[in-house]
Amino acid sequence: MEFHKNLAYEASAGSGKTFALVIRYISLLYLDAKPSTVLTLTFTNKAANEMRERINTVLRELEEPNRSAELEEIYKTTGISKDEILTRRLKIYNNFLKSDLKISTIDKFFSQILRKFSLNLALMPDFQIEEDADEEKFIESFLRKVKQQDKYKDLIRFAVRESKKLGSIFTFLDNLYAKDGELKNITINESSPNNEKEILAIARRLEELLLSCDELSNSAKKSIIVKDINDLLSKSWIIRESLNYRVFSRCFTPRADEIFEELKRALTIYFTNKDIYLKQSYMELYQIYKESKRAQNIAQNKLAFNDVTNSVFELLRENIDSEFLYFRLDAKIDHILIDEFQDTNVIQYKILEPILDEISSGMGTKAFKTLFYVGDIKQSIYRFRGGAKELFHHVQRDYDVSLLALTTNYRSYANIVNFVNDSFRDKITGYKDQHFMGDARKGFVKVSTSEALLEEIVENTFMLLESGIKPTDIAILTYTNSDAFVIEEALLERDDSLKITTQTSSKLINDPIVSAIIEFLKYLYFKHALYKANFLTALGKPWDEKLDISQFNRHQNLLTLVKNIIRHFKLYSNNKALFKFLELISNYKDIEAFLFESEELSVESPSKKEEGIKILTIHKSKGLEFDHVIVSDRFKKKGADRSSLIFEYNDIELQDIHVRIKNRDSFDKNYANALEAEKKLSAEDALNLLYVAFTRAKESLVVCQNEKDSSFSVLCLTDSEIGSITETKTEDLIQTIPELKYEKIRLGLQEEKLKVEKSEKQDFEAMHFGLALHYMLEIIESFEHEHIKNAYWAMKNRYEIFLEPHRCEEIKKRVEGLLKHEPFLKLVNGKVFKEQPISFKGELKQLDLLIEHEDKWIVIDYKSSHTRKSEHVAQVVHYKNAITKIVDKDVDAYLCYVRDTEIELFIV
DNA sequence: AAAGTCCACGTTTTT
DNA sequence: CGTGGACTTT
Repeated sequence: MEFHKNLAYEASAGSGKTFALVIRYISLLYLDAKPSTVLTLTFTNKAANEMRERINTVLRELEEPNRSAELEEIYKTTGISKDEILTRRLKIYNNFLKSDLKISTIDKFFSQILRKFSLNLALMPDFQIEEDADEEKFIESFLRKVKQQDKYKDLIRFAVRESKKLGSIFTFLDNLYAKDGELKNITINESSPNNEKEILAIARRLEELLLSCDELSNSAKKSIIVKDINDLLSKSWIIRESLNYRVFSRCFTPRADEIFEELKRALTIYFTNKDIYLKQSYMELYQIYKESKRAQNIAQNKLAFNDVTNSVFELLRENIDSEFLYFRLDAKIDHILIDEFQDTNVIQYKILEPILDEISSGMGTKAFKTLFYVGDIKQSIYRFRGGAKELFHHVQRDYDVSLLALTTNYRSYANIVNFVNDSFRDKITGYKDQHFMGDARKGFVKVSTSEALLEEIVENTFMLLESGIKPTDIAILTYTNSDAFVIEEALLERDDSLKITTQTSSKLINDPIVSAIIEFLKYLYFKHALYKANFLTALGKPWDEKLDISQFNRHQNLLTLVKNIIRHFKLYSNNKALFKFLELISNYKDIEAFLFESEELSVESPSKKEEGIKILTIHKSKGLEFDHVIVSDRFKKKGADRSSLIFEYNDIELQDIHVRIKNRDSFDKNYANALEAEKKLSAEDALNLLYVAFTRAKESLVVCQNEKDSSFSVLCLTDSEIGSITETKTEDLIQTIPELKYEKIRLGLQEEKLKVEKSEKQDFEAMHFGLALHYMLEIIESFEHEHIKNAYWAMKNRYEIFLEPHRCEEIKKRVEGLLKHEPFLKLVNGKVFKEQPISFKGELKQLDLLIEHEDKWIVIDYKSSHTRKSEHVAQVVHYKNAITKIVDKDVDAYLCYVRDTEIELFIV
């Protein structure tokens, strides 16, 4: 069999998509690709972890009989004999293990790129990724900027005239921002002269004509009298083809329709003008919106996913040569594997385009470069987020990709596969029937229609439970998160001993052992005694116990390091969170990479996830499978589509943007077409969502639909039961994990404690004193006397276990002294950043105080010691140099000794 | 009985 | 903003 350099799989649900990816990846390794040159992009973190895990397992177990299927496929793909494959296995496996793997989600991949170039965007490299960071502050700064640019009145006039609230203006701008990189193609036409008066004049003529007829009915009279343009647009006759219908029938003349036609032509111009006017107004605001967004990102050192993608795109388009950009990723990318390609959005694709070009330009030459992607356009459900299923075939055409279809469903039993085929065959265009494996009688499908949806779901859940199915094997899929909550409540009401897991469960970081390890890593890296204390107390040890870290090398491979930590402190437990954590950190090279990109710590802890009935939204269920699935209809009817913008695409290129205005489709053909296309695509997404829901089930599928307004109504399902519920499987795949011992941590004897030298104890007190002082200065809202009280309480609350009360008082006094120190107050009179982490030349620094003034920046480092020390000066000089490089402006650096008797502030 | 008008209602999904 | 039920008009 020939090896396809460019290959795509159309992989229907359950058809072994991950299997195909794993085979492709390993085959590449056998064809001498270096692991670090194989970029593998997935949609979720979970999928990325699973990929890595599967590749690892297959490589490890390739010799074993249960991996014969994989061996066979690798042989078929590469043409390398099985003997040779097995001979080379160990070498390839070892090489894989020690390589810097590039298997991640597409968003994480982009954030890694951005971190390498963050200084180009005036961002610190350790920016956080956080959605909706402080909305209020953003609106505030937006309005401030609007005012600065003297556009405040315009904004208000615009809002009043269009009766738009600030919120809806923002929604509009947000929608534009989501497509920021695609807006370049869009030009806004010149508008024609305002024709409102003309329209009203025509309406008057129509009114006169009809009123002159004596037989006109009362309601007809009422509706033909027009007050103003908005009144006119609210008339129900305005969207008719002709006025020759019942209401006006007694008085209708062809002349009436002539005037009506004239009115419609004028309205077409009116709507076009309005569209242009709105877009122009918004575009002006949009520039300000983007400026404030950037300013906020920089100030808070936080970016949303959108910001990351847009910034990388901008980097690529405007600032940086793509070759250079990808060059900085440490290794060249020769191979690319993309999972769930139908959910990739256009901007993401355009960022990847240079890599694809590079790969395909190497075709036909000796260079070994390949492209591979899998996906299923039937499962594209992320259009609302910009996902463009059109990409699937677009890339196939552009890069001459061979397309293969995976059509056997290895997941679901026969009855379910048949049911899915029957349900979607005529509904999804180009649907191909899936084949099933195994016994044709197996599998259970039930469709149940009811007036009382909630009770129906509860009934069916208990029906499954009573036939011996374990709660863990049941999943209930819903449309919305709130639906999930309603079902959970109802199930618990029936039986409050039920175990149920909804998606918002505990996070990995909440696990005590995991969080202790993280504190230890922080201590190792930042050397801050606070982290040491946190670590010790997390283990139940006295916070001031001695901790020898000399044997830990922070430059070591992270996984090895953590394993050493676990061994040394005897942190063994049979806790699943710890295993999950180990799996997670294997993604990171070293401490630095981990601490700087630890968004993943919010990954849900698995311990809770594996218990009880799972209730989750269909969107969340994507890529998962469950033995028994109940799909729930909507509890509330779907709201109208209120998105203010209609984006018109031609294949993957944004063609035009239309502003949604009620009834506009009756007067503007282009708009009507765009609206039509939009509705069609939404309907396809809704249908795909059902396909995703139905194909999650392995053994049984129960569909509970509303009698009225069912979301499933497109499928025309009728109540039925097919097959019978399969007995709970007896096979026990649960491997006996050797019980790991959890050894209680020795708390240390009194005598040992007393042995701690006195001087060391004093040092410790001094250190905490310094920390507490820094802390109080960090959290004080601003450098004004009135804020001292709150900062003092916060500091005391945190440090009183370490410090005597009089020492806390002393800190307060010192801070009071500082806030009376005029030279200091003068310096901080600017834009203040506190405790900014900054990475410079591979070192991490924490700046006490960074102030932006118009002409320069100022760095201030607080010290609490009595004497000046030369090492302090050296440190601050270092900060100064670092900041100068970053901000490219003059920087003054100061040392500020905050003592009880005096404040000493001097420039270095 | 059909057509027109008025009013209340709901307003995701997520890396 | 669009939908569907209730009420009104022809």
